Amino acid sequence: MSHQCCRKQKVKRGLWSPEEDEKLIRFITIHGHGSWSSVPNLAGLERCGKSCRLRWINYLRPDLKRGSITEKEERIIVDIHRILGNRWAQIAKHLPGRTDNEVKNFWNSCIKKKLIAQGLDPNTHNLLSDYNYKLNHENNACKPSYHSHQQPTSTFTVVNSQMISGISSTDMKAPLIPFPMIPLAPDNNSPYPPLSHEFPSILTYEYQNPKTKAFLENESCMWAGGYEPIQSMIPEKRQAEQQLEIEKITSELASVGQNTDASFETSNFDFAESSLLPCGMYYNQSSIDQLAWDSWALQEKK
DNA sequence: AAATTCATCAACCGCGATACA
DNA sequence: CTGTATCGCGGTTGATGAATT
Repeated sequence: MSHQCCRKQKVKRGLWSPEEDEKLIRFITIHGHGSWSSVPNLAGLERCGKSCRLRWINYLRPDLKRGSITEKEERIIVDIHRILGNRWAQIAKHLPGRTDNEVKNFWNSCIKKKLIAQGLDPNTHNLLSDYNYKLNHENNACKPSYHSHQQPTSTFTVVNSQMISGISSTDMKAPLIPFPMIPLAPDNNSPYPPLSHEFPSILTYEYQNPKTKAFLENESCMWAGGYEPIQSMIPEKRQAEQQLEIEKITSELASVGQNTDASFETSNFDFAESSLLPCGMYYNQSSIDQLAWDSWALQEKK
């Protein structure tokens, strides 16, 4: 079925030829796209506007980044996906020069498999229930990455709080709601979403206005598979908790004669630079700003 | 060497949201 | 308010080349 915009035209489909690319680039470089539905006619292309738009956005745009996704980009995709789910366009906004299509393809062809191989559900990022079952019933079968010597190869070795506490993924309320997603506008009369300095970052909440601070002190937030008062998530306390958890895992591993390389990948994290999220996730402030806006926009829609 | 399977990713499709007449 | 056009998004398909049998 052809699109509304090109119902009456004869329309070419399939891969674009270099000649077609050249026509589209020349036209848009000179005139801009304006209305995509009129681009094919004006550019002399037998394509529908939708196809032109897609080709430009995903392939011809001059600001696109070429080459494979880097490890850093991969990590960003995974971390943001954990929060936003399959919102590819939103995720791509955090990766300059990458398109939603590229992110989606990379997710489906690469990241998904890696997560599954690590026993994680790619949708929820929680432990797969059958994987959890295996963990409990097979002594030396596959172990999560922090148990293994060969494993920590990928970027997905964030020590997941569910792994540590052994909470079954079926017990989890997935997806986790990350703390900074709670949209709090310190000024209720403000038409704008909260900015990072107003945002309930654990690091800075002491500097929030009284209203926000009161909220933070009374509200609960999901952490380690359950709800805890937010006060317990202050960095010093959380760091101490992490240390205890590391020691616990280390001694458990030692007791079954395993080399102990358990560690939080975030243990050398600089608390001064970023904000703390549940599940051992850390973001820099600009990501949080973006997430705050995204979250706020989503809330507004509902 | 040929056939088959697998992986990748560009492109398409349909749908919901938005703009506009 | 209603209908139509367009845009943008996420899910899916299918062509292509690589890997395996």
